[in-house]
Amino acid sequence: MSKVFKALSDPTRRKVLQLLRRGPMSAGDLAAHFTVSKPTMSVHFNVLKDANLIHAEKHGKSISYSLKMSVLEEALMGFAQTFGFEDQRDPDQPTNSHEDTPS
Amino acid sequence: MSKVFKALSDPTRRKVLQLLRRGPMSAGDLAAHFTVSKPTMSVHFNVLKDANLIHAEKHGKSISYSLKMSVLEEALMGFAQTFGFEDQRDPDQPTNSHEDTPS
DNA sequence: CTCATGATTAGAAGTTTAGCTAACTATCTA
DNA sequence: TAGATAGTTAGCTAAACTTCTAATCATGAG
Repeated sequence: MSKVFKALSDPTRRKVLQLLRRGPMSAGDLAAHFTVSKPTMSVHFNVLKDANLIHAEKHGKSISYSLKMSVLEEALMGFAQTFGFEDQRDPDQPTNSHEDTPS
Repeated sequence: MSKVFKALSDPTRRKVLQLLRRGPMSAGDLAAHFTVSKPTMSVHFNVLKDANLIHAEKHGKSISYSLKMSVLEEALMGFAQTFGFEDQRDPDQPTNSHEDTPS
């Protein structure tokens, strides 16, 4: 639990998760979206992996990272539900809030 | 956003929020639930205050802290919804999660 | 085998965090 | 006014976090 929230406390790591919503991506392709060095990205990937939020699979000489939706959902929603939060969305009004504004 | 998740990444602070679900509590009463020193708790309160998750109100010589539900809900659910998580509960089995927890 | 590519490891610098004790401020009460 | 109570501030330490460069490992191509 602490690991998940700590992982989510960094804007870079949150953006990585957002990018992985569309499907698996290689470390290099992910890193291309950021200005930090590749070793730094590697560390971020490990933090996410350590929190069990992403899965790594080696394909040839690159690594494919994929989002573990269920883990993220369980951690986030599980905690949220202890506070009684419910999903408030109108089913007729699909969301398009696809951008996380890091601060 | 980062501040909220950072605040939530510490077990002590998460427990403080859980304790505040039932209603406002003084710094001392909150601190009584933990083994760490009062100055340390004071720091934790400040982190939560800085993340806008709690509100402080001075009453006489003690301080009453209260949970800012809406801020927590917006941060948590707002982020969750960018991943398309929905409320998984069975509509025929309503929860009592919005009721006041009797103490 | 050798080279280029994708990614990690190692080591270092600077920052942040969590915790402590001691000392301080503010408020109530006798 | 003096003492007790509630919290905070100051100063410190140890550990963890973030980021970098340089070096290394692993793989596929020629």
